[in-house]
Amino acid sequence: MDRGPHVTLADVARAADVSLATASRALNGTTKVGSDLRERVLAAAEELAYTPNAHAQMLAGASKRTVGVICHDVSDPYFAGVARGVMRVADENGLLVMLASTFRDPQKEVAYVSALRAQRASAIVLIGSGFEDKAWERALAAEIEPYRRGGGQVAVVSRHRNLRVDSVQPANRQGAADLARALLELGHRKFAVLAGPRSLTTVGDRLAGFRDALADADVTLAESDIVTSAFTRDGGYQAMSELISRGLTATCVFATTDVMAIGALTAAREAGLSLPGDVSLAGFDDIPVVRDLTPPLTTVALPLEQLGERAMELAISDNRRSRSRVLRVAGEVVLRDSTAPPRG
Amino acid sequence: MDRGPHVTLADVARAADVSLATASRALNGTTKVGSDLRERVLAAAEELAYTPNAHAQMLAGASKRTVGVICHDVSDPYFAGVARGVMRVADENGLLVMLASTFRDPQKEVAYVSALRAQRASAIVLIGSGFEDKAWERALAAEIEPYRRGGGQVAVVSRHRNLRVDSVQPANRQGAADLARALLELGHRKFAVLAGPRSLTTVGDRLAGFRDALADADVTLAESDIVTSAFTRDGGYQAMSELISRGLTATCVFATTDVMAIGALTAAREAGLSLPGDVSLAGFDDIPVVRDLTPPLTTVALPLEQLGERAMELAISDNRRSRSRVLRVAGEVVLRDSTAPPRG
DNA sequence: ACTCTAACTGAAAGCGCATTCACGAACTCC
DNA sequence: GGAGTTCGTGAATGCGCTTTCAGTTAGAGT
Repeated sequence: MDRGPHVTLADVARAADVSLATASRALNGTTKVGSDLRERVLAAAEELAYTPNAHAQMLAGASKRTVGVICHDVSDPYFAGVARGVMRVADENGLLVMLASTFRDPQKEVAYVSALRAQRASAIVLIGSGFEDKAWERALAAEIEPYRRGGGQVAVVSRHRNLRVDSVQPANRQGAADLARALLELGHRKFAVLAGPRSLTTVGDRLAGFRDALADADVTLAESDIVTSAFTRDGGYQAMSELISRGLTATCVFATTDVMAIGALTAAREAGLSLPGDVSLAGFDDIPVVRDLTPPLTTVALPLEQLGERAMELAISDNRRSRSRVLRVAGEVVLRDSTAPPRG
Repeated sequence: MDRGPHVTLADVARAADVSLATASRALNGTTKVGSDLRERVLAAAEELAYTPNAHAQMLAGASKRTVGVICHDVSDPYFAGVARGVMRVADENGLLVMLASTFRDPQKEVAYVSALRAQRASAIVLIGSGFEDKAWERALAAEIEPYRRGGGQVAVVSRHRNLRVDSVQPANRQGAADLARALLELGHRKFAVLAGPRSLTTVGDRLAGFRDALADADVTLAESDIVTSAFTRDGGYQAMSELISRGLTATCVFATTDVMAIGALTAAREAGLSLPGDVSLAGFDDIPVVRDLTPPLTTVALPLEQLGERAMELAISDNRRSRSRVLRVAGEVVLRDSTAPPRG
């Protein structure tokens, strides 16, 4: 029970009375090794509770079996769902997943990419919306590009404007448009939107899709009908509260994410509004829990895990080609009880 | 733009026309380096987009700045909350967090510990209940012990029976007992429990606390009043459905986790039961979303993030002492609208 | 029996970096 | 002004492992 550093291959080799090379080969099974020696080595390794030093292996040329996943917030069901998909595929391929959470700090995102690069992770998957921020995108690109040049694979879930990498893009625009049409069909003509930070491509796309579909039906969405807030439950709560305190004129509220819709739902309930009687509410993403709300939330269902799976698949397959691939994943409107024809 | 492997320190040194040693020193700032040379090195590094190879650094003796966190399922809000706490503290200490999800596969848990050990992570935090399974605990211990001998720090959130490591333990027993007393006080005398897998210490503890408190009030909880199911939303849904199909006699149902309670809530609603009129429902954990359910869920509030923070703090401080430390964190009953006095 | 593969095994060369050693130069101190 | 310091730098070593490369031994071929 020595407290010494770590048991090394050399220790194992010595215990088994073989050369270092033989010990390595016996453990890895890359080359034929006499069965007697192999037995001895295996026994010694077991005995000493030997675990190879992954860093040394890496340095010596073994290929990396680690992929990094960077998301904004692991405790947000959207990211958790996508991350789950990524992990499933990674797991099937014997890859270890290193999941990092930036808590929406762009600087931290860059830092994590840098760290992953330092670790020579074989792939990096970025989950989450790009910011429409040139400076930030540039800093990120400054890490991503050398990483790719060095042989790293990169895939992104969501739309990034200036990153030339493979990506899986939820059809935010189409989904929001479909949703708008469904709501119009219910008879709504007066809408309000609870939006996340406008600098996110996801928000921009969903907003654009929604607004365009309304415009096609000659319904206009004024800027004053859009309340911007944080991309969180509390953000949704605040936005909805503000809308209500202003005097709610809309018959239907669209929250750009389900998480925000959840906050909005509670805000409405606390204000004494009944759903969908007094106002209809719709979200986007179809995170699992919205089915369990009262009333269950109308939303645009995105196959979250699938998004992650596809991204991981892109990252696994060789992506050093000239053009970057884009996988578009459609969302499907799911009408539940939080929406109904407007009263009267 | 060579597609060669990676830019190395040697490349930088060559470009700056200094020795490798000087380049290293200039970059790390460990020793004084002439400002002119330092400038040259920094410029060259920038120019070449150099990122040190973390593996080489590690191998050469740098101390690891990575901690591993292993949980059952990142998409479960309970784990997400705790993980968030861990990450916050890790982040404050400049540590990188590698979060892994075992999807409740004990074998995978062992595999991840092994992998983290191979990477010489400076600490490992295990989130989640121990299994009352000797064989499994032994396999885990066989990884953990050599890891600790090698200088690794380990902390656990939850109670593990045969693991002699520092731990943060939610007061499951006390919390459940407090909850039971609160429910008794409301007037309930007939209970049912939706339990997770009985082999988990968490389930065992919560069940024991609940049952004991009932017994103190001369209320018995028969084995038939306990429905066992998976520790998930669907598990809760199924368990509640079964309870209902059997003919619900209890006036109050206790789900051993909020996640199960969510499923139970929907099952009840779909069966036409109104809460808390027809039946009261209580959960455990106080994950964020239960506040937004209708009705908001009565539960035992555990400071999830704090659990993670304490665990990380334990893991950061030197824990190679003779006795392992145990931090007990109390839960607090939060009465919301899902519980009410029994009808009549 | 003698050479010629085949099959193993050991010695040694790095992988990229931090670091210790050794060395010359610029100072400091009676 | 010669001996005793710093101070800055380069050369060289080693971290633990995989992988040539070069043996060594045994079996095959004629």
